This record gives sequence, C-alpha cells and structure tokens, in this order.
Amino acid sequence: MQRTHHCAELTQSDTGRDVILIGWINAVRDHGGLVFVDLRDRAGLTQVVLDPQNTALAAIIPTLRDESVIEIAGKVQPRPPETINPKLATGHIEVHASRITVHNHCATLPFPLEDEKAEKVNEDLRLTYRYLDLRRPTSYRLLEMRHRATHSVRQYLDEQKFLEIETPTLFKSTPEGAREFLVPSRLNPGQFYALSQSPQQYKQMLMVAGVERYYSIARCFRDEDLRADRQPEFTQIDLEMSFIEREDIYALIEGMLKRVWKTVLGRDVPTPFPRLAYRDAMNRFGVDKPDTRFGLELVELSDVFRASAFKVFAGAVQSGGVVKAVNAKGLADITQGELKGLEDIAKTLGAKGLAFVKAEKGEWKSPILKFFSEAEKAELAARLKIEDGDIVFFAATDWDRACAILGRMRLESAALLEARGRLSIPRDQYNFLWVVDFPLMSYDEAEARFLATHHPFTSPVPEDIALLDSNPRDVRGQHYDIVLNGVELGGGSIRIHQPEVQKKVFEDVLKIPADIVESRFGYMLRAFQFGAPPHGGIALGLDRLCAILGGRSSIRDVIAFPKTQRGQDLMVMSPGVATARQLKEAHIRVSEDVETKA
RNA sequence: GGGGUGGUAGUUCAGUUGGUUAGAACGCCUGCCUGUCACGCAGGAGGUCGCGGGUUCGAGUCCCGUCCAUCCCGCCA
Repeated sequence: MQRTHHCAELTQSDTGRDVILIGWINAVRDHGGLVFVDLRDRAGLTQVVLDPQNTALAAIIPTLRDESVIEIAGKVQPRPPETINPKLATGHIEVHASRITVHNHCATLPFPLEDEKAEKVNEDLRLTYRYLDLRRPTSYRLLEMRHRATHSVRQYLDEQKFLEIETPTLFKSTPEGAREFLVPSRLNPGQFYALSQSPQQYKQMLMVAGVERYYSIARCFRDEDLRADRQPEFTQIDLEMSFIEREDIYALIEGMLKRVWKTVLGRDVPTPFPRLAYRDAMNRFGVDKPDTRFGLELVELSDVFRASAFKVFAGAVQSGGVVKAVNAKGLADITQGELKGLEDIAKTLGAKGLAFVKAEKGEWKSPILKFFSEAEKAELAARLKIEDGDIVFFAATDWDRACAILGRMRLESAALLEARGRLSIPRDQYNFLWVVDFPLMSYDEAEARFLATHHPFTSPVPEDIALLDSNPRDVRGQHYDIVLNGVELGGGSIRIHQPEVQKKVFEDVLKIPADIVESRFGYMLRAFQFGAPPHGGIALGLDRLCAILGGRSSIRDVIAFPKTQRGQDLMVMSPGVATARQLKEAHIRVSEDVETKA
C-alpha cells in the first residue's frame, strides 16, 4: 500500500500520470451514470471520477460513504473547461479511477464535519469524538500552526545559545502557590509528590549549576477551576538566563515573538514593544493586561469630587478611595437590559451600583445629575470629552476595585459598541506590551499578611530594597508581564540570588515560619550560598499564544486533547476510579462519603 | 463555593396564554439521475423533550430538586 501523491499535489502537468491516492471520502456525488468522489488527505482534496460501467468499480460504488478510508488507482486527466472548479486548488484536474479499495468503512458520523456546522456542535460531543473533530482540515491547520510556532521557538532559542533541558514533573508541594495535583508515593507510604506547576525552582538551580541559558517547552499542572483560557495541564515556553537585566529579557522575547509571527503568519511585528507601568495600566485601562487596540480610557476624577455635595463620591475620596469614570463613546442608546447586565457585572466586582450620565439630544440624563454642581459638570465634560450620544460610567470606591469595575465596563462597552458597528477592534492587529513595575507584595486582608504578587523569588527593584522593612507595600518587583491584545501571554522576573535577601523575603516580609522555610526552600537558600549568579527568566503560555495566532477564543481549540471545565477527558473518560489494589499499593483510602462509580 | 446561559430526532434548531398524532433543515436508509463539486429529484425510518419529583383534567411548556456543558466571579505564587 503505497501512495504516489498527496491529494493537494496534482496539477495539469501530471496529466496522463498513473497515480495512487489514499484518504478519506470528503463527499460522494452519485449521478447514476457517473460518480464523483472528493478524496481528502491531510494536504487537501482531489476529485476522483468513477464510471459505474467499469466492472472493477461497480460493486464498490454503492458502498462508498463519507469518511470511509479508500485507496484509488487511476489516471490524472484535465477537467473539461466548463467543469473546472476555481474554488479548489486541484480544480483543474481529476483522477479517473481504475481501481478502488475500501480500507475501512466509516460508521454514521455523530456530528457533521463541515466547519460551519461542526463549530456549532456541542463541544462535549466533539470532545467525546475528538479524533473526528481533529480530522477537520481547520483543526489540522491549528495543530500545524502550533507545531510551526513551537519549532520556530526552538530554532530561535538554539540560535541564542539556550540549552533545552527537561526538569521533573514529579515535584513537591510549594506553599503560596496554586493548588496542586498530588501523586501518592508507593515507595514512601503517606507521602506525596505534587505535579510541577512550573519548572521555576529547578530552572533556578540550573542557573546555580552554571548552565547560563536554559529553556523548556514545559508541561505544567494546576488544580484550579478552569476557564476558556485555563486547562489543568498546559504548556509553557519556560526560560532562564544568568548575568542579565530586565532589558536583556525584553530584547530576547521581542526577537522570539517577532520570529514566531514571521514564521507562522508571515507578519512583521514592530519592536521594541511599548512598556507600561502597572500603576499606569490600572489607571488608564483598569487591568494589568490592557487591550490597547482601542481607547475608552479611564479618567481620574477624585480631585473633582473630594468636596462634592454628592456624598457617595466625596465619601469615597475622603476615606482614601477614588472616583474614576469611563466614557463609553456613542453608547447612550444602551438598552435597559444591557445597562442592567453591566450593573450586574459591576456588582459581582464589588460595586454597589453603576452610576452613569448620558448625553442625549443636547442634555444630560442621570439619576445622580441633581447632586452635581455646575463646576463639577463643566469639569466632567472637559475631562471625559462628553459629547451627544455618550454615556459615562462611574466608580467611587477603593482604587483596586474602581479600576477593576471600570476596566470591565470598558471591555463590555467596547463589545456593545462593536455589535453596533461603532467601534472596530481589528482582529489581525497585534498590540504587544510589557507591563512593568508591579508591586512586589500585596496585602491579603483574609490572611492578614503580605503575599507575593507573583512569586517569592522575584527580586525587588534595587532602590526599593530599603523599603522592605518599613513599607513593603511600596516595594516594586523586577517583574514583567508580556501582554498581547488584552491577554497575559506570560510573565517573569529577575530573581533573588542572594541568600540573605531571599531569607528576609520568606521570613520577615511574607511571614513564613522559619521551619517551613527550611523544609520547603532550605535547599534553595543553601544553593544560593555557593556562588549563585544573578539571573532571571520568563515563561510564556504556549496555548494562549497559539490561540491568538489561530484567531481562537479558547485554548481548547489549539490543544489536541483538552479537558472539560470539570477536568475530564470525555474521549478516554478520565479521571477514573482506582481499583482496591491500586489504592492499597498507594496507601490511599477513599472516604466513604465519596460515591465512586466504576 | 457563587452567578449567568443552554440541554427537544444522529446534528443544529423551532415549538405561541399549558391542549389532538412534538415539527424544520441537514444527516441516515431506499429508488431515480452522465459533469457534479453543499449535486439534484422522489419516498422512508428516526423522539425516555437531560434526569427525578410536584401542580393540573392535561406539562416539551409552570414550580422544586438534580445532573451535564459552557461563560464569568472567587481561585489561578
């Protein structure tokens, strides 16, 4: 069984050639005295012509069904001019078959494989038959695109003298991190590995080991609740370098993304990428991963309302909060239902309500308008550039919450404006952005202590180290996030490499008890005493990267075998119940209130 | 853990104020058809209305519970 060509390869220059093609039946068109079969393989389609008069074919033709696997032998012929199909790459030729072999009949399909129809089918059904969903050429293109992206990353990092090194997947629990998957140790009864949520600590040890430049296309595991852009296992482009500063990472990653975009999409990405301080990102866009393809920026109004007669606004400012607003330009015709929807979202983010002012037919309308002085109105009009047809949303609360609420209102408003055709967010525009100067720590009210904003290995900005004791809140970390069109592609930092600084962060700032520090991170503090080089790195979410490259809103579309929101693989039906023997060997007892289904 | 949306034929959906035998398109099966390429034409089969309970003379439709999927909040160092 040897094919001579792929289905997409044949052209008029192959006229007269005897060929053998193998593939799936994309469609059968039976005209009685003449039968057409569109044969498909991973490369493309070719039309095959079958003559029912041919005794070698007559018995097989009635058995041909969509998606059966067949092999045909035949001769390439140019199509009669009036039957050329310009929509098909191979539309100038067809293969007149002299022999057909059916290698495998296809059962009736559980769902249609044509793109327009398949994309609307319930995803759980498609995941149950994932091999069929992946058989669609569009799915194949996405897998291929991911391969191209990964391959170009490997080439680029190899050119930059990085070593690809594998680190353990079976790691141990780390405090302060994401919830982990535990793996029982049969050889160590009662003890557990944790699946690695990131190669972070191992890669830092590689720097201590003198590798200088490490990377890995690393599978990572986090047992948190899932989203369209989160899977329990996902892939990161993870790298670490010694003897560098932040600028070195920026340049390296800009070069890498430039390469990927050129290789995969044929697009030139301008570098360097813009940089935005965390505080500015929050103030202007309300998020630390702003989509800068459109405006609708947030506006600061605290000074305007500090002494306002409107107690809600004045009170927020006087108690240390802020008043901010966003002008959803041209959205004054928002419906009651849409407005209610926005208010509900605002409430989930901690707003008590959603104050607004809209400008229609030359006058302002708002339930709170009566509280504003003329001076305040004039200042509003000027700062928010309010014109007829606009609606302005307000938030008056603490800074983080106000940013979060209005950041979300900005995105929701943009979606509503896009639906009305008044705003166009170009899908093929790629606004890369570095977000920098994150606070090293943030105070956790629930736990009444500071937690690392990113992770406890992030080095403080040198001039802020003195503030570690006096004012941890104001210490900036040498952390950077790479953001693309409102998606956090990845993040990294310059790490702490001095043992005394790392110990101080663990014990004095994060208040992790000394014995816990010793048991969890003792090896690390020890390693840093043996000539640890200054180092830093970054990790990029490969799944998110590929989703954006492929124009997909869910990373499930670029993962061959993704899991559902409950973490199940519907095709193989995992996870499953363990046998009594397996549990015994693993020294595990399942509590009796858990109902297990075999 | 919480909120939103959805679940009716193999698939995508419609199903009015609760009312006769639950429909359409595509797919599937049978037959016809020599230039189609989403071929066409004729006929046919196919339903636990997610599941359980309740209200009612009567439930796909109303109520309660539950399961599943998905989007979001919490969470994601």
